[in-house]
Amino acid sequence: MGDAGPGHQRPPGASFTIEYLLSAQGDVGLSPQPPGRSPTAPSRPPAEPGDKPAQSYIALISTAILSSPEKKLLLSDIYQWIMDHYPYFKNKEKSWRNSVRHNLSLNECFVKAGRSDNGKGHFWAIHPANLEDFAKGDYQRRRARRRVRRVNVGFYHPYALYGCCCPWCPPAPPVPPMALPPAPQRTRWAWGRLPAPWGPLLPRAPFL
DNA sequence: CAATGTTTACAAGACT
DNA sequence: AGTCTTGTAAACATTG
Repeated sequence: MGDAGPGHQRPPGASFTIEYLLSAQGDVGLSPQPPGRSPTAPSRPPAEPGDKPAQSYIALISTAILSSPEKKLLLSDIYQWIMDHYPYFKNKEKSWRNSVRHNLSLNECFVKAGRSDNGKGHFWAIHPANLEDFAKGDYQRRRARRRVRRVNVGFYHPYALYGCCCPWCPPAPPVPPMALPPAPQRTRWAWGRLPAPWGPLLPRAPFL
């Protein structure tokens, strides 16, 4: 846990620097591959050119990122890459973009790698722990895990201030306990849906 | 306001 | 059968 190696000490800050990511990529002998079906993807009949690609969004996004020179892309670049390579999405409504954003946020395999020059959004990169597999076209489900549920760490700072909580990253420096800030003023939240640290830290039903 | 980012919910299918 | 992954939809926050 937290054993990412001395060369992979993630610098302080909420996002990964591209230098850090590239150094990690060098260690795994990254060799981006053209878009293709993941070995773990379910077998489907051969797709027509305009059909929806068999790859998952994780695969599409990863391939887009890995095909870029700096191994990082803006959200808009990811959109563009997908449309360029998969005409299916070109004339499609916007829902697939929602799915792309959803996947970027939800899956720990995607990390933010600095803000764009124009301040619009972040660069998105691939977590070093996933680079080797992704570069081989292996998007195993277990490696693309759902973001870890926020655990009850006591009344500390919200999750974000801990940095990455995954087992591959160096441990974040200790954060002193603090009192809970006031819960946000949102009328739509039911009690069980309050965000951390107000809601999810509290147990829901025992066997939900 | 639009784009971006986060989070929840749910259904369907794959996996164990 | 239960769990997990994936895709989709949606609500909402943040930012320029």
